[in-house]
This record gives sequence, C-alpha cells and structure tokens, in this order.
Amino acid sequence: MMNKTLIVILGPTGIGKTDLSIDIAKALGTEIISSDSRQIYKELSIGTAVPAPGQLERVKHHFIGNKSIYDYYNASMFEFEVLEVLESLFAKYKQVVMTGGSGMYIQAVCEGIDELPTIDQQLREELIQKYNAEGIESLRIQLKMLDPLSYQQIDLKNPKRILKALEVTLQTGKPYSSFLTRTAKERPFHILKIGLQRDREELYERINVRVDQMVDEGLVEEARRFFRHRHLNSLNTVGYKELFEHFEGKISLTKAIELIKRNSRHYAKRQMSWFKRDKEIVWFHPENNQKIIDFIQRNSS
RNA sequence: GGUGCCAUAGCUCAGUUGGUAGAGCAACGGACUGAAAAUCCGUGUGUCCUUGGUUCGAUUCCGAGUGGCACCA
Repeated sequence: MMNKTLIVILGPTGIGKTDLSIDIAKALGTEIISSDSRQIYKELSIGTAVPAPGQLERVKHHFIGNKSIYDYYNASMFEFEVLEVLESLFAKYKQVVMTGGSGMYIQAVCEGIDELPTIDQQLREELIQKYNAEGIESLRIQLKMLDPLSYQQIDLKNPKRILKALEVTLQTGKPYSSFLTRTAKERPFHILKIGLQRDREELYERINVRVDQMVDEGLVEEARRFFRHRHLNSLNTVGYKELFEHFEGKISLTKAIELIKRNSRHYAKRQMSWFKRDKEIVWFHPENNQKIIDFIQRNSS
C-alpha cells in the first residue's frame, strides 16, 4: 500500500476547506474523509457547516452524519474507523482526501494515539463528582500518589487532563503515564499535509458572514430542537451552547449571535496554534487550486 | 458666527492634588495522547489630539489651533 497517499487538507474553521477539497477530490477522481468532530453527528448540520447536498453529490464523503449526538465518540474510535475505511478506499484509489479542522482527530489518523482501556462510565462519573465536591486540589493529590510521572507532566490546572489520567490509572491499576509511548505509529500509506491560510482579517470576516448565514438558514431552530439535551458533550459546541444560554433566558439572541462569532474566532485561533507546530504541513492559499493540485501530483507516490 | 462640554488602548471609559497611565469588552500568544468546535495557561498592545507657555519635570495647569457633540443665533 506504500504507493498510496492520504492527502490531508486542514486549516481553521471558515478558511475554505470544503470547496477546495471537493475540487481536489474531483480532480483526482477520489473520495473524501471528513476529519471534523462535529460534522460527524447526523443531527447537526447548519451549525457545523456540513457540505451542502449538491456538494455531497459531487464527491462521496465519509464520516459526515454517520454518528448520533447521543452516542459516545472519541478520537481513538475515529482513528480505528478511518483506518478501516481507508483500507477499502485505497483498494480503489491511489489517493484519498481527508479534510477537516479537528487537530486531534487528524493526529489520531496520521500518527495514532496510544492504546488505552475504555473507561467505565460509573468510574468517570464518580471522579467528576469528586471534582465537583472537593475541587481540583484533591484530584492533584490523588494523582501525585498514584502516578507521580503524570503529575509532573500534565497541566495541573486543567481538570480534564487530571481526570483522564486518574480514570485510566484507577481503572487499570497501572499509571496513566505508562500507557504513553510518545512514538508515532507507522502507516501503510504516505501522508501529504496541506494547510490552508489566509489573511486574519479576511478569515474573521468570513466567519462573521457565515454565522449570519447559519442564522438565516435556521440555526436557532436547529439548536432549539436539542435544547433539552444540552448537557451532551456533542452539544458542547460553538453555535449551539450560546443559543442554549439564550433559550435559558440568560442572554439576548443578538448577544448569542455575537458570542457565536467571537467563539468561532477563538476556535479558529486555537486551531491555528495546533497546526502551526506541525512542520510537515505545507501551506497554501485556499483559492490556489491549481498550485495545490500540481503540488499533490508532484508529491504523491 | 457665539457659548459650553469633550478629546487617554481597537471600542466604551476611568485616572494621574504635576513625577509618561488603567478597567471592561475586543484583540494577541501558547499548551494539547480516548470529551478536542472540548479543556487549560499566558500577554496591555498607548505620540494620553497638535502646538506654544509655566515648571527641574506637563497626559494632567494656562493660551492657541484642530476635530466632535450640545445649546444659542
């Protein structure tokens, strides 16, 4: 399979990944895997900016709307499922396009993440309760005792990081740090990472305009449908969480829309931070289709 | 045209009894190994409108100019 290439098209939200990826997949005569942790939910479409029906007809997409917001899902499951789909796609195509903005999902596919046990739901809830009742310091103390190495390496101000380490340690009886190998897994195909970049002001303007479009298309109604499920992790998502605040009467609709724009900008910023450190990425402007296709042709095996 | 008020960060504004300045929002930078559109950490970015004067020293006091707002003509 070493003559196969996975073409990863990445960049912040609103940069123009969707249009470009479809053009490229069309030009290469192949299919697209979405690496977007929210477009994967079938119940969400307006707020996650899934490709339009017409676009989905032009090129076959995978991992869009194939999970439910009620299901538990994570980056490791994504890694496993994508590798499986890739195997069958590479049987048909020399190149496959993967596009999306979820850095961790992309990393899971390209480099893999270490094997960890699935956490018992009850254990997880107990730990969260302990955190709520006793605060973060009590988690830190427990971690220091059970897994001093993680205690040294983990961001001790971030409750999610400590909870993860504790969960694994308690469930397996082995320190979380012992599961981390710090080595990238070998993949039986080449990977070409294409990053999309444009002027910051222009990107923010695109984000603002797109949020207004989402509202015109019925984002408020889409969010209202899931209001009573607002505590689901899948709905802890920009575009929905702000509207839930509005439905709760805490903020006006205008304010909610403003916050969606701002939080989208912040999200874009975090994505750029994530991608910036990956030196394998070659950067292009999202409208330089021909340049990008030439680059792919030259560098695919 | 006259009178009054105002001019400080990207925005709204506070402040310095004269020793070059700060808050909210916005913005900026970063971390990230199974919740990742999540979660967490860090940063004030400034010709204090311009120009004379007083003063050891002016963003602050005084004069003039410019711009804005209000009222009177």
